[in-house]
Amino acid sequence: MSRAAAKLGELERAIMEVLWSAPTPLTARVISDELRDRELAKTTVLTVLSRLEKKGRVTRSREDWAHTYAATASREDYVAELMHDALEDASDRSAALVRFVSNVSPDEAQALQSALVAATRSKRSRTQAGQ
Amino acid sequence: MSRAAAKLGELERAIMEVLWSAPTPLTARVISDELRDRELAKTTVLTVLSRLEKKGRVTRSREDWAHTYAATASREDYVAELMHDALEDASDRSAALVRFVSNVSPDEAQALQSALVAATRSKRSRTQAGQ
DNA sequence: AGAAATGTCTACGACGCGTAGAAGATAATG
DNA sequence: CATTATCTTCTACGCGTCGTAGACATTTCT
Repeated sequence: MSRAAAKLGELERAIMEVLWSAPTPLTARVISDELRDRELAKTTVLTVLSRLEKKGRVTRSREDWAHTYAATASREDYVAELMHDALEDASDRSAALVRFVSNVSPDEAQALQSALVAATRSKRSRTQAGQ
Repeated sequence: MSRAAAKLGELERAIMEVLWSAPTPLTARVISDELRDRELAKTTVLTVLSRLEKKGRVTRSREDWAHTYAATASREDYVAELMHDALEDASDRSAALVRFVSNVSPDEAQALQSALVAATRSKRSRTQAGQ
């Protein structure tokens, strides 16, 4: 069973944001530059990156000499994961979903609706493939 | 805007569970009894209850001499709140919702569907009331 | 009054996270 | 090759949160 998604701290989040908005893996150097307004020591970034790796949020790979880091999941996947984690805490999931839905904006409701239709369709085709 | 829901710790959660499953406000005494397997000191429960009150998760009211505690929101409301908090972190909410929906179980998808319909209907009637 | 129950205050230890220095490993450069 | 600039790993401190509870005050019951 998927354990609770390790929550991220402020800096951890900031770093993930950088990774999420990058099309390709980044080096600590670049990430550090991207956060230059925080005036962080390079090692600070490295430390946080290791923690993120330990949490399974980023993957490291050695390119030339320096490592490059990349998010293991998109920001949206991360958010969806958090939402699921939250939902799992409900005794009555349906009720929780009702509460949740009753507070989404119209656009979001629309998005949900489409997503539902799409998901249902793909799930059905996956399940009844060939029939 | 609703600030990030103060996350609850393990014991805090356990206590909230007790409160959530009680139809009426409880005294620390009763809560403590309910958690007797943990062998907690009475003061421990009291301390956590104060913290929960500070976080706005429970309300206290003096009945006789002892206080009675009650959850300020249902478990489902709490879960829905967490879900919204998570969703707010998404840059692309619709995309996040799509990811979320693509992982819910069929029953949940069903619940979501009904919830959506209901929410849409009530919102419409609220918006166009009298027209 | 004395005991039992309840509440407030204070605190300690563990853990997570922001933060970074010390020191080792490797590449670049004169 | 020796020096220097990078990059990495290890270790650690300070603070905030949480589980936990004792000390002490207050109130009630008998």
